[in-house]
Amino acid sequence: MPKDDTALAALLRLFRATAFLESRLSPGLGSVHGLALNELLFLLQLSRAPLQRLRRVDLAQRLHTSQSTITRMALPLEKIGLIKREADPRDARVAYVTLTKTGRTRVAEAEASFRRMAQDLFKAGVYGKAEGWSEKEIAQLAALLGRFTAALPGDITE
Amino acid sequence: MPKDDTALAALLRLFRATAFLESRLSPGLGSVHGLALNELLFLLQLSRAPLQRLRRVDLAQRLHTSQSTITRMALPLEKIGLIKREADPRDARVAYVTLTKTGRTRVAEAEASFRRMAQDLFKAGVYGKAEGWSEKEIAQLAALLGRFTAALPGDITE
DNA sequence: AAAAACAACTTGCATCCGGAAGCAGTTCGG
DNA sequence: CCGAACTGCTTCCGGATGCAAGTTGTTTTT
Repeated sequence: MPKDDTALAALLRLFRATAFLESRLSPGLGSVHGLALNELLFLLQLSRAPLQRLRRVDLAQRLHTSQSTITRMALPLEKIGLIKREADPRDARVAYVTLTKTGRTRVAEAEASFRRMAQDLFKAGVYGKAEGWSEKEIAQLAALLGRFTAALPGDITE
Repeated sequence: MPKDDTALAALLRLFRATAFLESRLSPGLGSVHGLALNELLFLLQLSRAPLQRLRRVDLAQRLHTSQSTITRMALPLEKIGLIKREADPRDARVAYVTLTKTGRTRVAEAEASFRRMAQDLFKAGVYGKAEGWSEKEIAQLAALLGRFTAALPGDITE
């Protein structure tokens, strides 16, 4: 690969790493708390929002997904009581998605599980070989990745 | 966010950056050469493979997807003549996916477009502000991301 | 060498997703 | 004010995907 293809290589590796990590983390995550990765990200956004609630359109923007996806994802989450629908007294169009008390508990548990999975991933490496990451390297990765979406709302790592 | 949550933050930002970049790059890519991002990654794997061909099961592993997805993705690509099906004389079960001459041309063009998009992305930044990346930073990001899948076959950036 | 285990691929089914269209409500321009 | 443009949300439709089951072919076991 030519010398000036660093940018292409970075993007290809980003997509590759994501595909790999999703296929690796999803099964374990879902089997523990019954939440898909997308659902956890959905709930995490709410847990970081003021009043633990967000308009559907804002949630869609933060997750880089469509509004119709938010509508559909919210249905089962509301059915099992993790979120609830709230109206805005000033604007009858908006339907807030609000984390319930049950939802707060559940998302805290799932987040703790996910945090352990993340730590294990960087610590032991993928195949148990000597692939451990230093704390500094992990922080570097997080910082570099953060630059892509630094100007957008919804960075829940702050 | 607690101090020892670097690993969690890195993963969350990885998924966030990917979602953002996919929604940003996909439209432009598809409109130029009629290939979705997934299809480009599909063809790129073939272009890097010896004899420009791969077993379907190996292709699935390299793309971190299922075999059935490979089967279905191959159909339209074969129909428009970018790939063809080849048999293995030693094992009648395998059906190689082979890049055609037309396919080689097309993937080279699409790769060039994608390379430019990647370079522009890092250069000008997402919003035209002073977000430019240095060559060193891009290389750092690529190196860090490469560690996740370093032990797996299919790193086409080498 | 026959049977069992295994491997590569395809197909059916259920799920998930984005875009367009439709609906209800709000804001803007005359 | 009142209609037009806009906004937030939902529904419909087509496409993409993973998993499990089925088919065909190969390897292993006894």
